[in-house]
Amino acid sequence: MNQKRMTPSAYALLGLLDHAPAAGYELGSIAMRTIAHFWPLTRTHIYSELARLETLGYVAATDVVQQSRPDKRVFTLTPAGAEALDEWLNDAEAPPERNRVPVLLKLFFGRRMRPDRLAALLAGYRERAQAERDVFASIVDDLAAHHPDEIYPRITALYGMRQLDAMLSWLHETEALLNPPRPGRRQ
Amino acid sequence: MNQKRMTPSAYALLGLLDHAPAAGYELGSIAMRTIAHFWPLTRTHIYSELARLETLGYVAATDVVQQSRPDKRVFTLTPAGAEALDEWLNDAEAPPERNRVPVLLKLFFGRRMRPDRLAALLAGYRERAQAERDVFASIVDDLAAHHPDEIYPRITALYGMRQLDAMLSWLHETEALLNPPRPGRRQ
DNA sequence: GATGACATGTAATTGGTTACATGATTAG
DNA sequence: CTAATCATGTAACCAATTACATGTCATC
Repeated sequence: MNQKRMTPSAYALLGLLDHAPAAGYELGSIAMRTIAHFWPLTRTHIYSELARLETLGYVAATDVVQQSRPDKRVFTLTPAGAEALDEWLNDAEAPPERNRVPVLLKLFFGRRMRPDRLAALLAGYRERAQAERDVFASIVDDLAAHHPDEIYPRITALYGMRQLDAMLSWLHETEALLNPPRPGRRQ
Repeated sequence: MNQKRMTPSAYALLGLLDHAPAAGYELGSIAMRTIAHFWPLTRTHIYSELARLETLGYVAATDVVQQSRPDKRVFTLTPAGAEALDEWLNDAEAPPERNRVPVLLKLFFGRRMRPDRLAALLAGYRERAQAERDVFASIVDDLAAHHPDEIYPRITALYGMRQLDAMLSWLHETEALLNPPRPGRRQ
């Protein structure tokens, strides 16, 4: 593994540590409830990434002894780490995104699917999307109500909500298109 | 590499070959202009995947000698391959999607960004999204006009268009939120 | 004494991209 | 003669996930 190469995941950790020092385990929980919906990080990934960031001098660890819980290593963003974070943030490069949407892959070959299975696929997907949409909506509401100053987290949650709204209306459009209104007397 | 394991990419190739036999190179071009926007495949990936599908007996190759072009190996979907494809298509499982949206990662830490750089990031992103949206729109129109029977490809293109529409309105919303209207006399 | 939250990590594997290597043929 | 398209592949690398391993402490 290249020691120098900085991935978006590495910057994500620097960004989270900029908010407050934290141990690997804590970062896992934080990442889960803040950035996971647009940048998932697993715990093991976080641990190995932190080790790399430490050798780069971007974070520094201090052992914290706890009496009521297992001891932990708390990481702090170093000045060098803060500089690297700023450089990345202020660089307006936008690497080409490659989105993978598994459900579209199946749908693309829908001609070959059994109609009932196709309908089930879309219905199941719609239900999930609706549930997720509601979660985003409640997060947005909660942030607006209780953390009105935290505008950026709210914006990213709003993104999720808007995307799912679009997804849902597309799903309705698609289902209507595939299940045409029952033919009347003229066909 | 596990010989048995079938990835969505492998099924994608089976699906494309179901439409018509093709060589690896051709599949690359076809994939590029059909499924790339929701399931990108590189040429090298296609070649190695085809080799695996061949050992599985899901595709069969025949050498085709060409006089005006380099010879090629044309792959055909076998009955076993068609069966595997059907099984996958008619299985309504929906694996959890993990979306990675790099621009949101930066935006999440927007508090730390220079306002002008943040504005530039969003403006650049908006321009790209608009251009992509227009491409999808023209594809949808073209398919509706010239291939009205190819409903599934049109639906997937429509998905791209709707998602980008949502993205664009979210971007406008976000830009308005971050660049509040110039204060009047009361502030 | 079982379960679950807290805590850290290693090793193997996966699914895929990038870089490299080679060569035929056609169009400008 | 040069560039572009057609054609096939190997090797190296990469980011990340999954499976595995170990252990503390608090609560039920």
